[in-house]
Amino acid sequence: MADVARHAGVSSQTVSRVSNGHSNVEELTRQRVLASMSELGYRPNRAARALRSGKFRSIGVIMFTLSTAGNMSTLEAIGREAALAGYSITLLPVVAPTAGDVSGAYNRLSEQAVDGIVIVYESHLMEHAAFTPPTGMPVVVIDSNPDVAYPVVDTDQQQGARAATRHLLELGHPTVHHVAGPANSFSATHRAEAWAAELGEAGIRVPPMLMGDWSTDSGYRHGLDLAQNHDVTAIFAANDQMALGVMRAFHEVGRDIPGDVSIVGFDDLEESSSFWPPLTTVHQNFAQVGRLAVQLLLASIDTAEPIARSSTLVPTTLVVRASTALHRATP
Amino acid sequence: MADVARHAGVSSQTVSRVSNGHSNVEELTRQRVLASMSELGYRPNRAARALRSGKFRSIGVIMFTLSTAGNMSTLEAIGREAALAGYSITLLPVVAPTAGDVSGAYNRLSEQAVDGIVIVYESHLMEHAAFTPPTGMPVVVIDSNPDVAYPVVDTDQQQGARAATRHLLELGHPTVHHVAGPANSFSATHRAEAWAAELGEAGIRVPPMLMGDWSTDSGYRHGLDLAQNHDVTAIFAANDQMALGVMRAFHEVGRDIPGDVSIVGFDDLEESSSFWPPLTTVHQNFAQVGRLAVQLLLASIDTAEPIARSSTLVPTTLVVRASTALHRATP
DNA sequence: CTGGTGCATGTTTACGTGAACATGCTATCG
DNA sequence: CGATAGCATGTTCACGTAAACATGCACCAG
Repeated sequence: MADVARHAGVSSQTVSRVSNGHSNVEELTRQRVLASMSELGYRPNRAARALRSGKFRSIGVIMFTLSTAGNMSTLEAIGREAALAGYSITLLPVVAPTAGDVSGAYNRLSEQAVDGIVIVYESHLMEHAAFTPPTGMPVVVIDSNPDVAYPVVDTDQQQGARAATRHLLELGHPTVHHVAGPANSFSATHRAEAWAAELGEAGIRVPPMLMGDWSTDSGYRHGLDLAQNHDVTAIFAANDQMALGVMRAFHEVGRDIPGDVSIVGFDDLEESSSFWPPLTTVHQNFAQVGRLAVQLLLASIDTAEPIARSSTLVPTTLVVRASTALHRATP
Repeated sequence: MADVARHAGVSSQTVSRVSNGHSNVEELTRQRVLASMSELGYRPNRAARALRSGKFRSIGVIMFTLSTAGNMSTLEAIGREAALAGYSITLLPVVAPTAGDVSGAYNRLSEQAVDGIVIVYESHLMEHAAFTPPTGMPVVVIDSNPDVAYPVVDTDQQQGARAATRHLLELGHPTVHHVAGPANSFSATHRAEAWAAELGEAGIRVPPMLMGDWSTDSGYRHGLDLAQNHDVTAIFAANDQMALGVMRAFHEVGRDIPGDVSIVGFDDLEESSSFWPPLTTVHQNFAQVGRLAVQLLLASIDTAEPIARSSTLVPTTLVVRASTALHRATP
């Protein structure tokens, strides 16, 4: 900066003013400074800026894994929204979801150069992590667990799961079977609860729940079991990948979808509309979730006020495709 | 830091030494300082550290989009490898792939607090971006275009596409049709070239190529065309999503896979093994690509020496599943 | 017993920036 | 015509850290 100032024949403070777009600089001087800047290839030093201002213009994101479609879409939305406000994203993937590792990640993150943190919880494991973000550091959580000490934004899991279940009941199916996500996931738990509640309210006995781990393989394994039982005519899988696995199992044993069995997923992956048959599923608005989380966070960063503990639920949409059909009473 | 020093009755320099794990501090003093640190809730200030040391311990990643499975896996691998070395990832997603936007992203990135940059090119668009990374800033590119001024790491597209094509020829198919990726993608171009070359070397006339845009929908549209033509018995799609779209089209018109037509994809998504039928595809080792890129980058950061212009190709593996079968001569 | 050696610790300083305050010039008004 | 306001620009300083150098003490060899 000093070099630029010397080169342009001004003080370094004037260079700073030009660099930050302050108004009280004469146009001629501004031009001269800008010329010197580009001639000398001047780049403002982020570290010094951050040190002086106390702001890094970056948002930290902590996620268990990037390899689920939902997390990816969320991350993209977070990044987009942050970019609009001139913030970048600092990413700290937690490699192995062990308690020790998580707290390690947290600790590292808490020292990171970020102005705020978005945490995408995915399981109860995160709860027990010894995480103490620096005092005054804004935090927003994307998760289904309302018992968090921070504001929460999430998809309305209950509403989505109820819509899926109701759709199948309305097609005349006597009951709906559920392939759930893992026990340590709040989303999975909420979806399963809503499924059971919807059945209960319709006066239907709740069939035993099958628990998977979100993977297509786990869906496939449970699908093979379900396909044995010819009383099964409607299945709600807690995500599209497991729904895909279930469909594969039914294909293999030669039972027709949706002729013999109707299947609904959850997520609405880009591919889901091209599965065979195209999958009826619950569309999650990941973009909206990410956007809201960042907006909440940025508001808190700007005002320097702590965010009120709140819970925002983003509604889902049921997308009806070809994997569900009216129940055909078997003779 | 001064507070900690006062509280522990030492100088701030000693606190700094403890904080950085230097060896020449007496054990007793170290304990005292550590106690004071945790009592006062001391957190080292990254900005000041970066300002003093000139290192941010962060790697910048620039990507067009996060929403392709490949980019996501690559990003995850980059993050993992960086984390092992104590580096975090600063992400700058390019929202809209317009020329203006790209250069904006670049410029912003070049001012970011990063020690090095990994660029994941995805199309020719990136070429024209006016990108001048700060002098001395290490850059590694993940792309198929060797004409870049930086070291390049990528999947061996040619080898993979040749393996896919050869596999179909070895099954006895008279020729192989190709649903390619978009023209502005180097990977797509290389895959298409390799497909044509493999056919050419086998003395087979190269059928017209169908160009998609990576999406399942584009695969579906081309699939509907291909399904009309009963001479088509083998299709190589440039990615799994388009392969999925093609399969959907063939299902819809009632042509059997792999009985009537064999299909091969490229990528090996997690879901591909559960498609119906499970998809034969070319497995890309995204993790290895990301890992190598980071290793190259970190080596350059550590030694402060520019990276030699180089080109590293990571081999693929053909995963044979149920979507391909021996050619059945139609009577 | 003395000069030197090695180690723990303290003191000084600079990294690049921008807020706060200071300066000096010009325009305006009573 | 002089006082004063307003604006462009300059000067000083502190943000938190760690390298470089300085100090002081204990121990050891000659």
